[in-house]
Amino acid sequence: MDELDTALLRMLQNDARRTNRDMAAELGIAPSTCLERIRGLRDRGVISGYHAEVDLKAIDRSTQAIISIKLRPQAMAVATAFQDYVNKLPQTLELFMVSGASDFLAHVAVKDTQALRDLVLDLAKRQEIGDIRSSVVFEHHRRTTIMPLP
Amino acid sequence: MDELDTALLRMLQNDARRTNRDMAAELGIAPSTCLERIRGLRDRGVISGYHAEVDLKAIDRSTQAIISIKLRPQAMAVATAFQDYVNKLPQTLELFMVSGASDFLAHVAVKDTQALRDLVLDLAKRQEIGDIRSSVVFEHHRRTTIMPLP
DNA sequence: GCGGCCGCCGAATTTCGTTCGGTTGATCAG
DNA sequence: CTGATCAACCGAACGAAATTCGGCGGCCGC
Repeated sequence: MDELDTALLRMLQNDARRTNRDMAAELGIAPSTCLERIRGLRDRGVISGYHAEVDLKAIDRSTQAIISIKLRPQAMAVATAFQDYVNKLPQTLELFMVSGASDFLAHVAVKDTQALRDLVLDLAKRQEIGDIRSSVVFEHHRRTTIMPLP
Repeated sequence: MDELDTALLRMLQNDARRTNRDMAAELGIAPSTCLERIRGLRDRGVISGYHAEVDLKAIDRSTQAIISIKLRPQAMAVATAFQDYVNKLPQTLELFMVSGASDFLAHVAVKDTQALRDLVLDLAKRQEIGDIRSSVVFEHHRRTTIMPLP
């Protein structure tokens, strides 16, 4: 995990489709060496995949929310099943199982607030839910360049 | 935005480094056509970028948390500056500005709970903060395949 | 029915990914 | 100090892919 690795990590997080030759040239190394390094990163599991990022606004899903869910204490045993359910909802972007006042935080994206209302009302039907409250997301920033901490 | 586009969207979100020829073959179209379609998706802003995904555990950042922050009412005017500050912290993965009980939710990843404690204590020093509480993330699932809702 | 247009195709060209043998430089045992 | 060992890097060669572009066909408007 030297500086060459971290540089490649930064480049590939910035643009996963950048050519191997291009990156090698910027780093001043041979393309074959560059390829070996990237292979190493994948083999060691540092890079777990390459993904295209879609703009939610461009696919008519401009409204985001965080839905905080607390299960009924008696339903905590089926938390995994509930987790699967929420995770499979097409509206869900990501799902956190957390400690604290809530058990789950669901980050969702829908068309508009109307659709958000429908989703929350739909979720609230579930028997295992003890409390549910939603927060509209005004702004969302996701970091694409994640690095090892010093 | 026909079924060809959605299929390409799905493929590229699943593996952004898949070859054009490969995808064209699977869809039964010419590589040149496939390339045009992908160009269209980029030009229309549907695909906003390609990113490598790094495994947090592999870079010694196994501990995740959601830090809920409420600003003092008098400090809401400087919310943007505060947002910038949190967003630039190397520990931050994503930042939500939300409605509801909290003003911000910061999704962070650090080495261990010790480092989390340090981060929270450090954040709490900020004058604009009225309330701060953190939740440890037991599980986190992010969907890589985001599609238009029906 | 007819002209124009958009999208798709396929071959040709350029660029790229990938392999592999050889070389260098560091490390370590003797 | 010296020699051997190993890992990493290089560069050329080969196969494969990206990209371009001219042309074809279907579709819509008129």
